[in-house]
Amino acid sequence: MPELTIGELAERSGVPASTLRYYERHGLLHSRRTTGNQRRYAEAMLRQVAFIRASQRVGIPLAEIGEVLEFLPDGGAPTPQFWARAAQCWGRAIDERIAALQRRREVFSACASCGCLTFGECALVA
Amino acid sequence: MPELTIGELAERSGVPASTLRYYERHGLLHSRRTTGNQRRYAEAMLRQVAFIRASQRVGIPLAEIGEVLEFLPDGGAPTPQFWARAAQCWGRAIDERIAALQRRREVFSACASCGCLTFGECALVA
DNA sequence: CTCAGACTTAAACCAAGGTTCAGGTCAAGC
DNA sequence: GCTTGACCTGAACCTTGGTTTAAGTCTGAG
Repeated sequence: MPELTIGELAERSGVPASTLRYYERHGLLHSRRTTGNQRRYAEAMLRQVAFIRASQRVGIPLAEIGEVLEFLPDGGAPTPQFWARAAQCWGRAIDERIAALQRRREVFSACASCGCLTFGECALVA
Repeated sequence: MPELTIGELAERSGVPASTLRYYERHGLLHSRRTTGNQRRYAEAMLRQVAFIRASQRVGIPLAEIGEVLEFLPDGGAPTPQFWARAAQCWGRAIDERIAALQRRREVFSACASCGCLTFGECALVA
């Protein structure tokens, strides 16, 4: 199994190398180092980067993604079971955001027709 | 009609004075200056601050609020007509965000059951 | 007139999620 | 062995929506 340099991982994942280094600084990725201090990745890391990007896509902050990644067996790719459990979490997170937005929409509709904009009375400005 | 100092406007609106200055720097508010260079506001400004906060509440970025405020007659409070038109805009903006989130939810549901997470194929990571 | 408290400014700092840069090192092809 | 491109680090910079701080000025009550 050939290892990937950071440039190769960047190209194959579409994620800039600067971003991969950023993720590593923040504990979302880990890498083996060569004797010359350069990063080397197993191909499985590609899946882990995919997991991070997919999670970001649905609006999960990096810190939270990092917490979930702590449950990954060291150096292993995300397993189907791992993905299934994470997907359940992320799904609930999206649903909550949709619900919050819809509640806000209702408040706004009521206030839009009232138009008072009075501090201390209007739900939109208080 | 008595004028308000920035501290009074801050207290009556619940918006910190530092934030009011910040809004002014970014063109969302204007003030008269005393001979000693202190800010003075007409009471009508309270309504304008309310408009800004209400707009922020529904997720409109300050830059966009500022653009809309350009249509206000100089120094005047937001009229009911002004609010009605702005409210229509903001309502559409919320609806779009809800719709975008729901589309994302659908993509996610499909991908969550697939779980491939493959770059270039999966809609969640590509 | 004096003095406390409110006001002024510019500049630095915060969160998140990065990008860019300078200066230096590594790896690989010839 | 040399050269070139890829890589390394830390630091600075970016956006948005502010807050905090320092140093100095104004206003109004007594």
